[in-house]
Amino acid sequence: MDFAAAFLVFIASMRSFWIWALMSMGSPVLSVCGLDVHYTHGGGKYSSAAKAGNFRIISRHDMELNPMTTDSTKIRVRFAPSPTGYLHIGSARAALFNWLYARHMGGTFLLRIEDTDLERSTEEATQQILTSLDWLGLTPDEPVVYQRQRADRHKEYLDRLLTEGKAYKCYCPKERLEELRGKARTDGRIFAYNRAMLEPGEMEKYEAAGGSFVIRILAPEGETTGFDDMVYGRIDVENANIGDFVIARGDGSPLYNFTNVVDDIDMGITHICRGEDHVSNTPKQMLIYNALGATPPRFAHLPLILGPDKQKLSKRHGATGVMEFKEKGILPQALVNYLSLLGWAPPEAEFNEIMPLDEIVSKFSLDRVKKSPAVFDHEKLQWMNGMYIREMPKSKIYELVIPTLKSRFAVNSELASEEWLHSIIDLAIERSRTLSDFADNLSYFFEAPAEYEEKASKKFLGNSEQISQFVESAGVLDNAWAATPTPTTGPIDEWCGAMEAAVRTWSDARGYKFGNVMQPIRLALTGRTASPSLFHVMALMGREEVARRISACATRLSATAQ
RNA sequence: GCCCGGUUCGUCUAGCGGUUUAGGACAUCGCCCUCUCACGGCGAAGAUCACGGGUUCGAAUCCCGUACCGGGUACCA
Repeated sequence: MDFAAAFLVFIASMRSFWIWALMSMGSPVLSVCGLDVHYTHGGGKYSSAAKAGNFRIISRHDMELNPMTTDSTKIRVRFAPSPTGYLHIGSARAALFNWLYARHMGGTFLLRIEDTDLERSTEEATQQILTSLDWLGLTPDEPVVYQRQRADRHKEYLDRLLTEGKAYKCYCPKERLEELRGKARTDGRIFAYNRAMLEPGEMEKYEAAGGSFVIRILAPEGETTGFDDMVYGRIDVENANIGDFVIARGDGSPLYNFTNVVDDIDMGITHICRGEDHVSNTPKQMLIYNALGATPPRFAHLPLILGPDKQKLSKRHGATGVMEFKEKGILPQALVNYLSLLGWAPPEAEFNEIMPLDEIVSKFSLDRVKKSPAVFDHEKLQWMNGMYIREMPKSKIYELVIPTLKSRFAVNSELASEEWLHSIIDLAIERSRTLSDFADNLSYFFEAPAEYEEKASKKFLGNSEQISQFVESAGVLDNAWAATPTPTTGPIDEWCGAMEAAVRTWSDARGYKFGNVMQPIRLALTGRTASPSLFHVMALMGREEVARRISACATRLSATAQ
């Protein structure tokens, strides 16, 4: 090994390293890196490297906030569902991202119901969508637009394209179309119809025969149509791969791509944010904007939401309708927070995932949206929901939970005062991740245990010795209770402490482990091995009921014990 | 088939050519707290950054190819 030569190679390799090191030392040489450096007066966010001076590196991430290129007051976005079913969680996220973008930019959020497909659209679905959005808090800033009511405008624009020769009536029969389609496929080409595909005079022949026709837009030949997607970047498609697609049926009823564009133009939409499944529709729509001489909006496509098997999220993955989440006891704030983090994340490397809405709004930006699809994780939603429950004012929790208890159990209003209900709910707050968990966690307050967890009853009350110990502990408990009655008002912590001390003194004297004394009692009162602090449970259950359950348990288990 | 995309721990993600032995969160496991569970606290494990080339002194980061996955390919939206 020649060390001198090796050393020279090392020095040479370090040359560029020193150039890099020099460049990182100060902004005056930033331009050497080939970065665009712009001078601004303030506003927007600055990259940390340029923050100190008045220089600002324009990167993909802060383009949108550049006050010189965007007039934020003019932003208008819309959510445009078709009312063919309930509001899907994926659509809800699209609605949310539109709403967030509008709020962030100080713009306007609109809702348009695309009900032109008379066969599939229903009034019921429309109402469902409206209530779902309302529940999520995504209410539009202007009256809802119903596409069906805009037929006159669609016709107007259609006629204009026809008279200007930018669209034409196509009499080509379906069979001929199929033939062409089949040929393209065997040739290994995409099928994109273009009337020049027909033999000379063929169209005239079909027209003379008086067949039905459709209206197709004319895709200028030899050109490329594309757009700059705010999420995916530049997407270009050759017109030859788009073809003269149908924009209206023969009876004049317009199709999706056409109505969509016409309505967006009339509504003054500046940014379209929708699912990734619309990417391939976008060049078609660009063609329509161009034909109509309208300035197209900016597009931002959102990656899809998948199920655990990485397939598009659907019914068989469990809940997909927004209202199903409500029924399962998910809070809208939690769902919104969770959804906002599917495919988007704020700029900080480490951030608190539990974010109040206004924080999400202030941090939100479309160009931080990811390109790849995300798997919907019910576990994480549940965790987040639990966090929201624990942060919520108690009065609000009572308001939401009491109806669920009343619907599930026979809640006798004489025995179960509001105050009592509040107290038992308090015990379940940190043990519940959804609103429906409360009823599960508190069921034993309403129904005496029908059975006892088998494994635990064998372990703690499996023989006569254990049972007699249990009965004895119950006696100690009842005596202590007689000596210190449960306070009828105010906090019960002190009472719990006194009761615990009494039981502990006894179990210590007998050399029993406290836990082994408490578990049988827990089993007797709740039927389970897990519950809130037992003395709190007893205080709220009442001395008589506690005694009743203990003796019922002892009786039943001694029958089976050895 | 063809067109258009995507690919970082099991999952959601950070990452914008050197500060990365790839950071955080959920889930998992362990410890502490403790009458059990939960909450909370502490900690562990978990990603050869899909693969193969290239550019560069230096690549998870830029370019090309391959594989796999997805979307689209309608007189649906």
